[in-house]
Amino acid sequence: MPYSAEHKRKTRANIVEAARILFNRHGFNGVSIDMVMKEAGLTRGGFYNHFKNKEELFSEAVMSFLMGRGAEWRSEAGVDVTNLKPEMAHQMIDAYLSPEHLGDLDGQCPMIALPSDIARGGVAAQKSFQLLLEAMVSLFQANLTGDKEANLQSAQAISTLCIGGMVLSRALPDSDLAKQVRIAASRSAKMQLSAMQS
Amino acid sequence: MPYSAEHKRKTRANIVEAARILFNRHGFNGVSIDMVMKEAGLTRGGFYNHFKNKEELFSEAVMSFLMGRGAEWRSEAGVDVTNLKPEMAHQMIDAYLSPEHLGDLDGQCPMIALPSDIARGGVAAQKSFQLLLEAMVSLFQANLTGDKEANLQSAQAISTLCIGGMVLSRALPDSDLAKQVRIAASRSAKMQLSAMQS
DNA sequence: ATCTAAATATGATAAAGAACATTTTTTGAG
DNA sequence: CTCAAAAAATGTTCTTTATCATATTTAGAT
Repeated sequence: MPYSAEHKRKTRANIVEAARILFNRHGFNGVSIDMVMKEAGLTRGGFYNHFKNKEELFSEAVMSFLMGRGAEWRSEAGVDVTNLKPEMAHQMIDAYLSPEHLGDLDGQCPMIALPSDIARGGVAAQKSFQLLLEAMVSLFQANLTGDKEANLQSAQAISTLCIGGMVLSRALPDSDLAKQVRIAASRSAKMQLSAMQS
Repeated sequence: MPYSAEHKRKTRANIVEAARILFNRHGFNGVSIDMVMKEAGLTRGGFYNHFKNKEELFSEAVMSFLMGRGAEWRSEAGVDVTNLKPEMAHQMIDAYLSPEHLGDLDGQCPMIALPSDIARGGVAAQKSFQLLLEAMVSLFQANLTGDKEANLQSAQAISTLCIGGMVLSRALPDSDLAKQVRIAASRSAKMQLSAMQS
């Protein structure tokens, strides 16, 4: 029995990571199996040993952000899930709506890069999207001090401002307006925040 | 000289309208020239008599929403640009984030359906996007009573909540969560509103 | 060392699509 | 009624792509 199970797992993970980056940049239809496999240092033949089809890969690539690149992202932003602090929500908003995040086409959150692709895609990708959104909402929710139900609503609104602000910023031609929108979203999100942290 | 200029204008407008609907549903890459022309009751040959290429059509299709389907949409929502009333902003928020709008795949606002396609597309489509966004922001801004600069920021935040809420709702699998997000976005937008209308 | 099953590479197919060249149809001017 | 130019239809090319079938390579168990 050649190739350890370990090896297969690693190869598969490499394919998913290559796919995540390429999908982030070019969208579902802008990426071919050939591109993904080449990026992973393989050829297209082996793809179907790992995945049923392109949609399954897409769904996994989106989901992989949560524990992969997204975890790095959180720690860079100073977000520690095991040690909640009131100022963490502020930091998350600033980092999510930052120019650095806007410029990071490869490493950005897939909720910014791919919402249209996911809306038109299969239900598997939509479930991956839901995982990411719920993780984000939970982080904000954990940093609010009101009652749980009200916190959930506020956390959802704050998440909407963060993601929405970035989505709009991306769709605008490079200009002041794109920056203005991120600032307006950030300010509004922080107002929501302080309204619930008093 | 056959075919009146009038006739050409109309044909062109028909192509753009067919394209708007198809792009809304399937995205830039999901639509072929053949599909568009067939939907318009024509064949693919004549396309290049009207447009330089597919990107030009895309940009025009996005822009066409403003004065076309979008104008109908505004009047259905009870929004009269020539007769501003304080309650109009409320109506817009409710209509934009409504389940009806969510279900209207053909007639929806392209800012909801196509932000990812536009972000990856050429600058022409991004300029069309900017037109739509600025129109929306202006409508909200005109219904606020603070100073102009603060109104602009609030109007941008409210627009972000409306568009962002719908984008997220679309990307989620059919579920309560999609509805919750729209409600949270609506509530937050109205809070912003009343904070500026006092 | 050898064998074997898993992993990967190569080859092939069939379909779709953007762009354009050429032919056919249409209609208003004379 | 005729004709010419604009518009639309048809034909064609070249490329890309998802998927699968077959061949080759790999490495661990014997």
